[in-house]
Amino acid sequence: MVDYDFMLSELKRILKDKGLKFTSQRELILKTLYENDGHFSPEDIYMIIQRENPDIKIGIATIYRTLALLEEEGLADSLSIDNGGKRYELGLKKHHDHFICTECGKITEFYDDVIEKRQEEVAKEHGFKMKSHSMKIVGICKECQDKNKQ
Amino acid sequence: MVDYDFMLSELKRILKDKGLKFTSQRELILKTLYENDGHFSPEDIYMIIQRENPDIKIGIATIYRTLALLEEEGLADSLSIDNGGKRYELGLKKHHDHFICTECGKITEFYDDVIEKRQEEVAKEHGFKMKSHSMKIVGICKECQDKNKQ
DNA sequence: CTTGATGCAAAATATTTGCATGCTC
DNA sequence: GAGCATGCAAATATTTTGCATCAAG
Repeated sequence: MVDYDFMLSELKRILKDKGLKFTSQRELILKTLYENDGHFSPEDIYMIIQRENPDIKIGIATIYRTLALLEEEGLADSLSIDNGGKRYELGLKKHHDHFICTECGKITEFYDDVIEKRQEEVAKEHGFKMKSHSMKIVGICKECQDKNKQ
Repeated sequence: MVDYDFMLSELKRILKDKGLKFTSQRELILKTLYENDGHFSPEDIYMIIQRENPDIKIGIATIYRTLALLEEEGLADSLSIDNGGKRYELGLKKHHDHFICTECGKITEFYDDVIEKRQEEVAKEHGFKMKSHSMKIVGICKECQDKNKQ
């Protein structure tokens, strides 16, 4: 797993390159994504930050603006969920796809080489210049299936 | 391609089964999806209906409610786009995935057997009970690439 | 000290809901 | 006639934007 110091220096480098400023809010949002494993809405992140840093003042608009910036620079990835809203996770991780459980809402990750390779081939076959791809498998996770059986 | 009469009778059957009513609005929305090939927002559908049926009065809420019903029953499928909003298309078509062009916004469909099979295997391997899956390949379509070269 | 960043509130979007009335069955 | 469906408007939910002020470089 990529370490935090690397991500932080990446953030600093990118900001410098673009003539933007390194702020405590931007650092905090990156750190929050780093320290919390999961797929969060901007609102989630807002609440985590408020809970863990009662002394710091941050606005929801900053969360939205920063997440968009992080995503654009690859430091965060987003996933659109059916019931409105995007979920964000740390970027620079190995590419992966998601299982989404319709019962508990849990999102888990998986990676499959066959699918990855085939996606590239399919894009090429159609003359489509792929920039990114995402796959979601929606259904019921193992835990919920077991729970249902009881 | 599935024919309209079949879809209409399916709609009638489903409504009857659930004790719901067959209304002109529900028929019109299904017909609109059938006759217009594409991936439409609820607002798009609302406008198409108003344009093509200036005499008929329909509310946007009915569009949302009906699309949700059609989707739940498999007569429509939806796709969440990055910039907010869902897009709907006719259901009961052969399953397929989507290319989304970031330049012109066009959504095109493709089907690949290797990917389909592998998705099922991957879900099984993870003990995940798959109900549906979707894949999006985001990038630049052939037409836009050609346009850029000129 | 210049310029971008932030917080706040208002605006813009997108979607859902309550309710009186209308239409199916 | 009973009960679901509809249109409308108001309510939510989500995201974006304008702007005065703050702070990084």
